[in-house]
Order: sequence, then structure tokens, then C-alpha cells
Amino acid sequence: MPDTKVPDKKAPVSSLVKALRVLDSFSLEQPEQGVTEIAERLGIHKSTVYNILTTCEAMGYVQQDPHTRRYRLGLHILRLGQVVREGMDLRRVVVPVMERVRDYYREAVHFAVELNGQVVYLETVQPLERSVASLAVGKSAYMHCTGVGKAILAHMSPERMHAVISEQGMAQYTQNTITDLAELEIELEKIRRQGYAVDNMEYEWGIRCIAVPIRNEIGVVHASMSISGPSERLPLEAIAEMAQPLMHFGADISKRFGWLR
Amino acid sequence: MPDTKVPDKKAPVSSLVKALRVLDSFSLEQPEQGVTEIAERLGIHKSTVYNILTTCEAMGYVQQDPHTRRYRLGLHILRLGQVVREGMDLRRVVVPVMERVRDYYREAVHFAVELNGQVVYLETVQPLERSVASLAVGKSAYMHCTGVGKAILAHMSPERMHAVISEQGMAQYTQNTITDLAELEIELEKIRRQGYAVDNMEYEWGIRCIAVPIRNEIGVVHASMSISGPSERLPLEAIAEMAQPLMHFGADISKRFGWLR
DNA sequence: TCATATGTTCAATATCAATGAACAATATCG
DNA sequence: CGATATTGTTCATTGATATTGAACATATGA
Repeated sequence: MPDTKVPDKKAPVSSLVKALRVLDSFSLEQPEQGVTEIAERLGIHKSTVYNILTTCEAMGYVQQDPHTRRYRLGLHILRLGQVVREGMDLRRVVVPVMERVRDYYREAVHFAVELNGQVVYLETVQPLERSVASLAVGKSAYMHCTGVGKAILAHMSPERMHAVISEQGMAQYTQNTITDLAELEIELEKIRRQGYAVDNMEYEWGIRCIAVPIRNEIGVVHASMSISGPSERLPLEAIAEMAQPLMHFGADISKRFGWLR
Repeated sequence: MPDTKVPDKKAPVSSLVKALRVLDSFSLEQPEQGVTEIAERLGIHKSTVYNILTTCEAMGYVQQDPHTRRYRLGLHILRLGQVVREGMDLRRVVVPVMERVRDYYREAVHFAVELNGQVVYLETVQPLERSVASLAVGKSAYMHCTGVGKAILAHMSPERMHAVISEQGMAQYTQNTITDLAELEIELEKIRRQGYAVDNMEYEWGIRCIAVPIRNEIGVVHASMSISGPSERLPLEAIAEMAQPLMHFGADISKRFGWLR
């Protein structure tokens, strides 16, 4: 919910900032919103929000429910999302390796990057058997409670890491979720030392993940790959050993990332 | 490419219209663009486009390649796309039926709607075996050469159908692609008569599809479901018979669409 | 049925988005 | 390798227009 942020860089067109903030205010928790609802949350005047929504509707970016008169995001955005995915060339580079990982572990494989203090899953490769831990591409999640998130957090500057946590908070999802900052810092230090992150049922009960950082051409970590599956198939005692091949696969992707910025 | 359209409805915030047109100008064919390139295509001044892009970048909607200084759509849009998909509740309603279709035919199943004269694939269900006709959710395609497209076209008003074709053209993809309007009209009449549409390798050589229209609560067709697979598994002689169960599955979805607007 | 809330319209004004010219940095060509 | 064209970027000015508040219409709920 605290996803509506004022831009830090210079943004010359302030009316556009408002409009994009309106679009941003739609989320999985709030997929359908009314005019006044948005206006109050963002502190923008009602008529302004109305004008923005009307314009966005004419362009296919939102659509209004004729019955409730409330608004939701429009189909047009799906097309843009597709352009993002195809354009990144991620699939060509990352997916082949992910499939090797899937074949090796026979578990679901995820690839995620950081975006505005959260992780966004860009690619998913499911095991051939029907999987328990299905996950949609494009989904975003908090960083403190996911394997991919912690793997990326661990390689941020301490300032940036603190900024992310203080901005996003540390919501508790399960009894294993780390909700204490000091504890998280110890965990991140451990991740840096061993080279992989473990999500020990911290986000979804019964699901464990192992995640490794992915580096770009100047060595900066801003992506992560993970395998995830039911806790019986990823017992805690086995994880240290299971993580080793995954780290090699991760290094392989990093190697292919000359082009990635 | 002719996707950049001026809105027909009233759009009070003209600066926002420009900005959204800039975002729209990114496509699968043009995923990366320069400032002047966009400015010239849209007839907007260079500095204006620059300001729009800078603002969008600050908000995460586009990102600039530090080397080429050109722009591409940003990751933020993926998150919005996810909100669209989840919010539609399509998955809950449509996917279960699609899975039944997949299990029945053992072929890839697609669900698409019309958007601005093209079809957008909203859901895909792959057969358990590795599929030949893989297709990404969010992808858009022309209507005259796809099964789902023709199924929807066939149930539009003649005026709207002609508007779509004259706007989008009839690009030739294979030697089977229908590129003549009169021929297309005969084909659409046939589709209305028999209740299903056939894509006989008109989009991709070697791939056939059978598509059925999906109706909403007032009987308007604005979606379609198809099965697609290699031509050997969908021989022309068998299609009429294969289409019958698919029409029932389609009717089933239409029935569940009391809620869809 | 009345009262409250929510979406919508509209005219007026101050804001700020658009503009064009100039600069810097890169790419292209001779 | 140097000259030229091209592209991204800056900035001050100004005329268009986004914003605003108040009023209306419609829907919701007691």
C-alpha cells in the first residue's frame, strides 16, 4: 500500500507526475477505486483526479465500471507490459539457464529484480510435474521475507537497505518472518558470507526457497534467481549442499549479463 | 505500428494524452526509441518528449540506456500489468474451463479479447507435454489472421469490422493469410454460420487453430477461446467434428459471464 | 423517504507545459 | 583523423491549460 511515492529525480512535467501517481495507486489490494478515494489518498483534488481518469480511460489505460462507476486499470497496460518483457531480452538470456536449473532440481525457478524497494518476478519456470509454489510473472513482493528479496537486499549499500526497510516496513507473513531490523542485518551478513539466501517459510508457510544474487556487468547485484518448493523437499540440513550448484548457475547468468545494465 | 491513435472520447488533460501517446509509441517492433525519433513520429516537439520521458523515468515508467541514451519502457509497467490481470478475476472464471479444454484436446488453449482493433491474449494454458505453439500472455496480434481475432470480428457490426480492417490493414503473414476484404467477409459469414473460426496456418505456417466466440451477459461477443496446435494434429477434415466440444466449452464460459461487463 | 456520499460539470485564474534556440556529446562521413 | 551532422539536454519566456471550488446529479444507505 505505501507504494505511492513522490519521485526523487527531477520530473519536469508535474501534471504527468500526478497522473502516474494515480495509475500507481492501483494495486493488487486496491484494483478498483473511486475518484474521491484516490483523491484523498494522494492528496490531489477530486476534479483533477476525475480529469486524469477520464483522459486515461479515453486512452485505454483505465476503464470505468458502468455499474459501480469506479475505475480499474485498462487492458492497454497489458500490451505495454508485454513490450517490457519482450524488449528486455531477458527470456532469451535467462530462461535457458532457468530451465537447466529446473531440470536439475525439479523445482520451480524464479527470477526477480528490485523495483522501488520491492521485488518483481520477471520469469518463472515451473517443474514439469504440477507445482505447489506457482507464482505469476509480474507479481511483486516485499524484500525482507523472500529469498530473492534478501539476496538483493544483502548486496545493497547499508543506507539503501535501511531506506527500503523503513519505507516498506517489515510485515509479518508467517511466524518465521523476520520483523526485527537487527535480526535482519545479521541474516543479510550471513547471506553475504555464504553467497546464497534462504527463505525458511518466511513468506508462505511450508515453502522454502534458496536464492542467489545475479550481478550485472559492473558487478552490481540487482537481480536474483531462486528455487522454491515444499519444505519436505528442501530440508534445512540439505540446503547448504543444494545451494552450491545454484550458485554456479547464478554465476553463469551473471557472466552472460555483459549487456544488462 | 499504426498503434498511436488520438483518443475519440473527450480527454480533458491534453498534456497527459501526449504522455500516454509517447508510452504507446513503444511496441514490440520498436521497444527502444530515441527522443527525436518519438517526437517526429508523433508530431510532438523534441523538448516536450524529453520532458515527458524524464518524468516517466523518475516514476519508473521508462528507463534510459546509459550507453545509447535511448529509452525503453520501465519495469514499473510490469507491476501494473499484473494488477490488471489479477483484478479482472478472469483467471478464477476462465482458467478452470480452459484447463478442462486442455485436458480434453491436449493442445494449447488461448483466451483473448479485442483491444483497439487487435486481439490481446489474456490467458494461456499449455498442454502438459512441451508445446509447439507457445504464446505469451499480454501479446497482441492482428484480428484478420488469427482464429480468436476472426471469431470476434465475425460478431462485430459490419461498420466496426470495416473500421478495424481499414485501420489495421491486412498484413500477409503466410501464403494462407486472407488479404482480400471480400474474401474475409465470406469467411466471417461462414464463421457466424458454423459457430467457430478456423485459422488454417494463416498466421504461423504449420499451426492451425479453432476458436469460438465468448459472450458477455448481454450477448455481445468480445472475447474468444481457441485451441491451437501443429497441422498434423488438427487435420482439416477433422476440424468440424473437433469444434463441437469446443463450442460447448465456450458456451460454458459465456454462461459464467454474468458478472463480466 | 430523507440524508449522506460519490461521480460529474463548468467557468475563471494562476500555473506551468510547450516552445525554440543554443549547448554538449556522440555518431557519421569524407 | 578531422569535419559535419545528429541526438540528447538545458533554460528562459509565454500563452495555453491544468487546477480549483462550488454546484449539480446520481447513487447509497439508514
